[in-house]
Amino acid sequence: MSRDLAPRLDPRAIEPPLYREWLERGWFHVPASTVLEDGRDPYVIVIPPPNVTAVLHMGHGLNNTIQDVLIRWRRMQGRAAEWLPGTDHAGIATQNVVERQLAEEGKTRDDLGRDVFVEHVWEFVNETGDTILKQLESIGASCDWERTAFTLDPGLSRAVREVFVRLYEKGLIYRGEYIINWCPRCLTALSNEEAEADESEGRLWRIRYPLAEVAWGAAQRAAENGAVAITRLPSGAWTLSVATTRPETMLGDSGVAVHPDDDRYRELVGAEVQLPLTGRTIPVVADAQVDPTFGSGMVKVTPAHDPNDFEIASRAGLPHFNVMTPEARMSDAVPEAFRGMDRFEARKAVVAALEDQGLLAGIHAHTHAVPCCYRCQTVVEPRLSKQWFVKMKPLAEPALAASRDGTVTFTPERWRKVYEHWLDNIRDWCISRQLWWGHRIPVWYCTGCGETIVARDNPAACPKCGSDALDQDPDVLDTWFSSWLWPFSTFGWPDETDDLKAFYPGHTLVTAPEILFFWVARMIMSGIEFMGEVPFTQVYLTGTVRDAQGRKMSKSLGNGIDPLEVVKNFGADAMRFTVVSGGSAGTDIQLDHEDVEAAFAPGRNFANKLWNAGRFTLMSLGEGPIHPLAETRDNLELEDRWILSRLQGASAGTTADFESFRLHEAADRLYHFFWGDIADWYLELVKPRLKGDAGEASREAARSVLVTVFDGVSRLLHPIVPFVTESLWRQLPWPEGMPRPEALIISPWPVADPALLDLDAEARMAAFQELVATVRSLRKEYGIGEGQLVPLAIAGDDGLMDTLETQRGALVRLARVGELRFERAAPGTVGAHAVLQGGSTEVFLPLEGVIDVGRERERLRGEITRLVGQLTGSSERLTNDQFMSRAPAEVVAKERERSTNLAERISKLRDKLALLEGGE
RNA sequence: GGGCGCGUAGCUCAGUUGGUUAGAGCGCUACGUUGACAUCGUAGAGGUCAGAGGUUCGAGUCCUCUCGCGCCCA
Repeated sequence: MSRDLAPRLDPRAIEPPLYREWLERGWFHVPASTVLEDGRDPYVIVIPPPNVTAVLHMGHGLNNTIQDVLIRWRRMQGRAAEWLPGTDHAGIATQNVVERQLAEEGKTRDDLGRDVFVEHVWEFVNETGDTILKQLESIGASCDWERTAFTLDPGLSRAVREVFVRLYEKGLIYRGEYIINWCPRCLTALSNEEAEADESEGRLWRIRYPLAEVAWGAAQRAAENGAVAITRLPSGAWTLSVATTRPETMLGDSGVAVHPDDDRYRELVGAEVQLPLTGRTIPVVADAQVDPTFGSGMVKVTPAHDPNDFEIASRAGLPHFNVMTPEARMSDAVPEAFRGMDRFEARKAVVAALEDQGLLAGIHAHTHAVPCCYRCQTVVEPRLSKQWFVKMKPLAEPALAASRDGTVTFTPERWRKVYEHWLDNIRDWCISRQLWWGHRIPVWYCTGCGETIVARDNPAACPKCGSDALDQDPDVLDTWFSSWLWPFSTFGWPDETDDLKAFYPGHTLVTAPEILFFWVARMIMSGIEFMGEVPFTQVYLTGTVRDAQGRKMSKSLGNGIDPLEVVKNFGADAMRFTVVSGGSAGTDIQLDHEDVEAAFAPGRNFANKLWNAGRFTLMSLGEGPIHPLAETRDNLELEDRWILSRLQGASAGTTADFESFRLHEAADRLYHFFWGDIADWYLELVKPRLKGDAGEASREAARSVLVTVFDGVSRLLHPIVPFVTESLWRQLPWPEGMPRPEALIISPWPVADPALLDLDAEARMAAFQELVATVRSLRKEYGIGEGQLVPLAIAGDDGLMDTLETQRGALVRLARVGELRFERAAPGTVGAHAVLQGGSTEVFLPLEGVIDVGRERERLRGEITRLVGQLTGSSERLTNDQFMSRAPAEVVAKERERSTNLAERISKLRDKLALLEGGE
């Protein structure tokens, strides 16, 4: 069987069948009874639901790999590891996609009407909605697919209604007319979070507004007092000036505001101003919100098109002029010349008209943040509009407390501050959307008596007047208003289901920082509000996947990497290992989209190395029965005890890494344990024994240990590279009489066994490894090819000499040593010298004729100089009273030992140098 | 404007609570195909830890400032 293994890993051959088997065996699924009846400790992750229209990108690749590593690890630990998958309905995005399809047929959603259009969207979703979930399977995601959820599922929709009604009844949901962010392309309101600020180079126009003649006297006095914003036109009229980045909105101005304490303008408060182009007269008002130090200290007030101005106008009683249509064209509220113009067109026209009238005071370049629709990037228009809102302060307070008291932790920790800052400055949440795709707002208006009905079930008649003429609010809810319930709505809430009892609260949430406010913070709020406790206690924020130039991968830049291509070419394991080892928690990962092969080489090479070492292991173990480790304990060699001890360290270390979300360190640790300890050393050391060269007992011991170690490292690596490990592990022969887990995916997570820790073996092995490395290094130094055996003379440390009694053969093979003598270099012999780190062991390659004596002397002098430098530093420390009295005793002791070592090595090297100089 | 980060080898990144000689992968150089693996092996070169000051017996790590870069919120 094992002899049939290909010399190269072929992921395409092994991955899909294994995934299918794991799935069919039900190993991803966790029934509630596992927790409620069997008493297993749950571990729950809910997936950040991707958009139902989405296709997998590297961000998903990273994020879901991390979730899968955690879930697989916890599953192996015996936890009831539930990873709940699903998608959200993505109101705007999905509606946009279907509208684009309709547009290709020359139709609009209005042509179809609401019901038909929504049916269309459902058809689209039913056809393509599981695309991304299927794609997750190919990267190995071990989600509990039996619980796959969708935010528009009946159960989740019921949860949305329940929440809406409860919050309304509690007074936390209200309807009102306020300035909201409006996307003139999507024709819907957006929340503050959905309006993304884009830095852009704009302009700042200064515009003059002529003052009414009665105020000229006051204006003149103000100008004389240094009010630079007050100037006089050639016509003699006095003007004030205001600055704006959006001149077209001046058509909707209903006032000019100054700070009440601004002495420059005090006298002008109450004065009338002629609003240019409109024939309207507007007042100067005082409002503390105005920053007197910014610009001229005078601002135009456009209440229907700016949130700050809206507030000023409310306080000052100024009227609102809504000068734009929903499409952001100038409305009938503006002079005829501008009506119907697009807002940017109108901007030019207004500026030109003002310039004609000599009212343009100046134009400056101005970089500022322009809010754009997060779905279509259209510039958002602040718009006065009647919408539904959630009052957030009461929900935010306990969510803030949960972070402050440590109930919820963030990895990396710095995100805690970001989270808290947002909650500290929370603003109400606009939840109504002027869309057709989503949860319809459960509010009805009675056309008979005007009553507003908010209900869980569709009402048949008005409870107040009995009329059945009821109109449901046409709007739908923000998609996030359903996804913020995800950790409990997916388990059946508002019913008290077994699932809910078993899997709420969850444990870890893994997601991108971009949706910390959108989703994470709101889930914490809703969890506390509706379930009485936080939905998870650990929030892990991933880094961003970037290209080789550090740019975020995006469709528009075309710099993305398709994870499916990576899986196809290099395997899911390669992709997973690459992203997990690519950076520590939360750091961005750079992957070159122009050289995908190089980008994923680390994972690909590692997976292949695993495959090959596994292949060798399986071939070398052969067919005979394997003895349990306990039965071979008496025949263990140094390398056996060493690798078993290293395995304990790797187990303890990896567990600690995972517990603290240091997945990168776990990957790094296991990479070195596998490639360094197992492949480079252990396998090399046991090769002859496996062939039977050292007798049957030694062979059996080696086989037992090899099976034990390969089993152990397979388990440790399984969460990160599940396919190659499971595939090899399946073929691993098993010690007789020992129970074998059904599959690696459900085998118990290794726990370090202190009885197998062997520090003596580790120390001996380290010394032996240093010896081999030293001989190899000297050989290379003098260009002695591997085809040539070198004689070696060695003397010194008893422990190492002892080790060499048993490792002599290994030394000969690994360092290509021919004749081995236990003696010091004889005076007059020419060769290469070294002293090992312990200080007492001298290594000598007697190579008369091969060694250039001059070069060897130089090399030794260099080595001595280097060590003397270190010794000097060490001595300085040891003669420093402050160090000796203040440093901890063990640090001082260590320093002493080091100093002694250095001195010994230097002394020995000087002796060697003397030998060479004597031989001249 | 407010806040949060980052700057360590040519590149991408590690470096828990300050403790000796700062690590890895990739890349580079040299040699190598002896039966697991050239997606490999062996050896090697390469860093004044952005800069300045401070705290400390001791600083890549803690504090302050400067410079450069990024992100979030207004």
